[in-house]
Formats: sequence, structure tokens, C-alpha cells
Amino acid sequence: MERISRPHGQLRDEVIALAMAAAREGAIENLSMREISRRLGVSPGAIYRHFEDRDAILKTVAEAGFALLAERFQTAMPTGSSARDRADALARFEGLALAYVTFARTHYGLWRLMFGPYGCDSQFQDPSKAPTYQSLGKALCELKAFGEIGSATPDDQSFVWTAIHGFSDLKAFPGAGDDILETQTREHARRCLQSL
Amino acid sequence: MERISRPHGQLRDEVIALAMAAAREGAIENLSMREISRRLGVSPGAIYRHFEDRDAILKTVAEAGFALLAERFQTAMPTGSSARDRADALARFEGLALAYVTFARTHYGLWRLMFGPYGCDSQFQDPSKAPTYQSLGKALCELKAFGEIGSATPDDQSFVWTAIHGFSDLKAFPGAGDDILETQTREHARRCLQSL
DNA sequence: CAACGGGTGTAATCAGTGATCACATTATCA
DNA sequence: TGATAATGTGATCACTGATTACACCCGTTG
Repeated sequence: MERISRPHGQLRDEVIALAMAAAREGAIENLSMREISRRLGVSPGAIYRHFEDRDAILKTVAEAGFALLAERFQTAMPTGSSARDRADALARFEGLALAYVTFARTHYGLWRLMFGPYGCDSQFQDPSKAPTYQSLGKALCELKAFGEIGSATPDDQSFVWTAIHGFSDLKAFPGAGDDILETQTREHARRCLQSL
Repeated sequence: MERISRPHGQLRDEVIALAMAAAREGAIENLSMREISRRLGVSPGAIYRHFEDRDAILKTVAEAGFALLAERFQTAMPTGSSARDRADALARFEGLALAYVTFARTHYGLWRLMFGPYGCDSQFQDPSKAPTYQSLGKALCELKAFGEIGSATPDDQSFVWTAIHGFSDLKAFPGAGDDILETQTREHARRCLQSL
């Protein structure tokens, strides 16, 4: 095979990019080492210069997935921005929920990877430090500030988080009902607030 | 290899039993066709007389998983039984939540399989027909009858279901905190009722 | 700017896997 | 009991994850 020279570390990035793309499509389990090497025009052994083994790639992709989710949260609630009024605070909160559900639905394979064994190591050690979790906390504080909810304790935050996660997980599997998903999500999100 | 004669269909059951045992341990992904055949003392090709391919086994195991979960629900709320008073209704409802979370935690591999691509086909077509979902409906009706909650509509049921599912999914991955899991679960379950 | 060293890619190879086939055997039922 | 369909075997195919000795060349140092 003709050897193609790359800058140091570039093949690593190409592998991650390719695996991420595959995971977004939902086909990460079927992406073999050799398939990666084939698509990148490289010999199978080359990849092992950058990753210990296949699991190491999946782990890396799972972490990149959390970074991507954090990006989506950023878009919904940019740092530095804050709610103007009560309606805006509610819209921002719904935006977070929608970002979460949409992510699960459109990146099903990645979603499964993130909340499976490969992703759990990185995130569940201390969820309160995850940027996504902090975004939710901020949204709840805004809602409380404008009187939409009565309390925004850590327990409240944890409850809302699990409720939205459950909704996302059950809606994640690609199927029918894409058209009303947004409406359902907004309703579910508002409903989570009723007990606070 | 010495041929061991079996009654028709028995090998199929042995395969399912073995795969279920492996899934309960959380190692279903690493259970190969050949490993199955080895443990059952049978040639690899024999299994293909009973299952189309490996996916067919996983699908069967996922369905058996739902049956097992339904059993646990049965134990928590036997058919024919009904709540004596308000406290009992609450205890029964908490029992369901606890059964769900415990199942996720103790049968992690099976849990992942059930709520992944292999299990979704069978259950998510019409969740309202799943016996587990109906048990929850009954529990909510009892709670309403004794005045613990104000409404028990299908929407309410759906909300509670997703909230408990999310909690279970996030607690499913084996880790620390086994000792306070029951307390946390009961608190979460009661909290789900606050908005109804 | 040159040379050196370590990071990088190659080819060959190993053991293990899912799946299929013709063939032998045996359980089942008329 | 005998016929037959269901079951199990062994060989085989293409594929996979992983390791190794070897060749190469990027990136840094002098």
C-alpha cells in the first residue's frame, strides 16, 4: 500500500471524526477497525499507534459526544445571556429540553454510546460538574427569579434532569411521531416544573 | 464431537437460558455464538437450526427480559390484590418504582438490551399494552381513589413512567451508592406524584 | 541547514468470530 | 415399525481485533 504521510497526530483526529460521524448515524457497533482503516486509506495496524484498542476509540467518541451535547446546550442558552422576563425564562428552559431530546433522536447511536458503559465512566462520577447539568441549574434559577417556580434546589434540579432524560431515552429510538415530538417535549418540560 | 441427542426444541431453550444468564450479568455483547455452542457442548452450526442469526437470539432475550420485568411487577402488585388504604396505595406504587430501579441495577446488561434497538421493536409499538405499563396505571388509579393524587389521566401516567424510567436509567450503571438507592428511589417516586 | 531519533505507517500473521453448506443422524408421529 | 422432517456435525468462507518486525519520515535539536 502506498504510504501517505500525515502530520503527527492527524490520523488520530481523522479516526475520531470518522467514528463520530458513524456514531451519529447510529452504526457505531458495526464500525470495525478494518473498516476505519479502509475508509481512511491506511493499514489496519496504523490505528493502533493512536489508540490502545477499539474500546479506547469508543470511549473517546463517547466523551466527544458529551462535548457536542454541551455545544447544543450552548446554542440554546449562550453563556453570558440571561432571561429577560418570565416567558423568556420558560422558553430557554424548554429550549434545553428540546436540545436534549433532539440530540437523543438525531444522534441515536451516539446517545446509546454516551449513556452506556463507555460513557458512564466519564460523566457519572460527578454529574454536577458537567456543563450541561450546570446549564439546567441556571435555567431553573431564572425560572425561580421570575416566579415561574417556587424552588430550585439541587434536589429539584436532579428531579427535572432525570425526568427529561427519561423522556429523551424513550423517544430516542427512531420511529414514528417526529412531527409532534417538539410539542410533546415542550409539554413534558413544563410539566416537570409543576411540582417545584 | 460426540453427538448428544435432545428432544426437539430443547437446545433452543438452553440457548435462551444461557443467554439470559449472561445478559443478567451484563456480558451479553461478549457472548459469541461459538461460546454458546462450547458451553452447551454442541457444534456452532447447531444453533442456527433454532435461530436465524445472532440478532435473533438477542431479540428473544430482550423480550424475555420484559417478561421477567413483568414478573417483578407481579410480585410488587399481584393481580387481584388491591390497596387497603391510602398508605398502602402509596407503598404499592413505591414498590413498582423500586422493582423497576432494582431491575435496571441488578440486570444491567439485560436492561441495556431491552431499551436498545433489539428490545424497542417489541415494546415501543404500543407501550400502553405492556403489562408493566398497565400495572402502573392501576397503581395511579388506587392513589387517586384514596385521594393521594388529584388526577390519573393517560398523560399523567405517561409522565410518571418517563420520570421513573429516567431515574432508573441514570442509576442503572453499577457504581457506588447501593445503600441509599432504595431511599432515593422512594423519594423520587413520591415526588413524581406531586404534580398530579 | 543537516542529522538524528522517535513517532508513524506497512505487511504478515495469529486466534477468534458469524454464517453457510452437504451430509449423517435421530426424534417424532402416522 | 417405518417414513420423514427436524436436528447435529464438520468443513469451510470471509471477516474481525490485535501483535510483531521492519521501513519510513515528520519534527526537533544542534
